[in-house]
Amino acid sequence: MARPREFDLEQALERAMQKFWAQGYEATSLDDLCDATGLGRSSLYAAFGDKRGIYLRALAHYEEAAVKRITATLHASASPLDAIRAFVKRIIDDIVAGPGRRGGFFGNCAAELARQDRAAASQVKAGIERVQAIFQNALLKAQRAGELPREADTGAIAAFLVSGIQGLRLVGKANPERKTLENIAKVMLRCIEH
Amino acid sequence: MARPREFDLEQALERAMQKFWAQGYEATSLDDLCDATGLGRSSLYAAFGDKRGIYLRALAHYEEAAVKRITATLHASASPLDAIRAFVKRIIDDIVAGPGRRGGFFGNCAAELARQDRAAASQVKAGIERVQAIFQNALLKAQRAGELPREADTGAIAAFLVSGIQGLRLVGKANPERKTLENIAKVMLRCIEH
DNA sequence: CCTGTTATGGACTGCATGGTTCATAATTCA
DNA sequence: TGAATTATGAACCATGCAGTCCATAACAGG
Repeated sequence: MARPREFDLEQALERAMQKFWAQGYEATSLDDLCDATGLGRSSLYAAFGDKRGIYLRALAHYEEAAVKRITATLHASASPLDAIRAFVKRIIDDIVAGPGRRGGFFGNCAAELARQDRAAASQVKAGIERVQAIFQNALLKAQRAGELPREADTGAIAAFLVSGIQGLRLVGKANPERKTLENIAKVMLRCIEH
Repeated sequence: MARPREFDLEQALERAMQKFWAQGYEATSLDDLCDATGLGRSSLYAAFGDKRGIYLRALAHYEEAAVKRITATLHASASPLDAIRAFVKRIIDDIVAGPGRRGGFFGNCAAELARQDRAAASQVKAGIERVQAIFQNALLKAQRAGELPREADTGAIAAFLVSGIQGLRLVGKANPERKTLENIAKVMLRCIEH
């Protein structure tokens, strides 16, 4: 029973996330966030509390989007293992092309904040575990389809793939050469070859 | 023919590096650096130019120390492959114990700066390549000793190991649980098994 | 149409930051 | 011993920062 909010909260979160993703937490100022979202400080403050609040919400927003996207990608192909291979290939393409060079938001957050910010750390941890579970589901599906040996430790392989992708993205930041990245991916993906 | 410098440049660099390593570039203030080194701003400024100059020199300092340490570690055992396994195990121990949770300096730098700071990026790239070369040497030695198949692509495996270790360290920041890390390492090290 | 309530934008605040300056101390060479 | 030179530390500066405040605008319910 008063003046209603004039902006779309989700859209603002999406734009704030993009800025944080590209620049990191410390390097992104409130003015940056105002510019990115088109909102005033008061609106941001009223909606999210403070800068850290915006970041944490942006992180959650990313998690939802990432989970959705990865789930879809890993189910896109009939063969789960092919889907995983395509997923990794896509990451390399993004790094080489440029936009992927900002890394993943989880990885960036872990690198910058995780040691100091417990809330951020546990949120990243939870996010990583969800992604890991999606990978494991794909691996289990592959197992049922006979693509992967019965005795394969799908949990460990999933954890490894997620970790390996983090490494790939990190190396890609300093060295975005396709050859190097493909070499890494080649060895990495051996864990899902028969 | 004038007043000589009163402090040890290498020691100052080492201490500055430790601070940058633990906190990152942005989050480390000049006052932090003065505290850590015990020097005044003028001395730091005269010796290194500015904050970025200190960082870049600290990065180079780290590179030398890391190259020396890794070389020694990978030659510590009679079996190069055992040395690599021990190296990874050691990283996990460090993460679980706490100090390893700050990550590696190269990785941290890549995550924070590489996209924006070309000098930092190329320095990290060069450093990573040196480390990679050390790993490759160990792998070549293993090949000569018959521990590793002749047809193994030592360059690719070396690149993969370096990348994989970055991923391990990054995941360890958000989730320093031994079990998870050992699962990752287990799959990762399969690339050098029989 | 009026009243209570909330959203908004811009101005403002105090503080920490990176960088600079300068007077002084320490040292060398003549 | 004294002139020239350089290192040092403390004070200083402008800037950018996160966070706050307030006057005003926009709405809802009566």
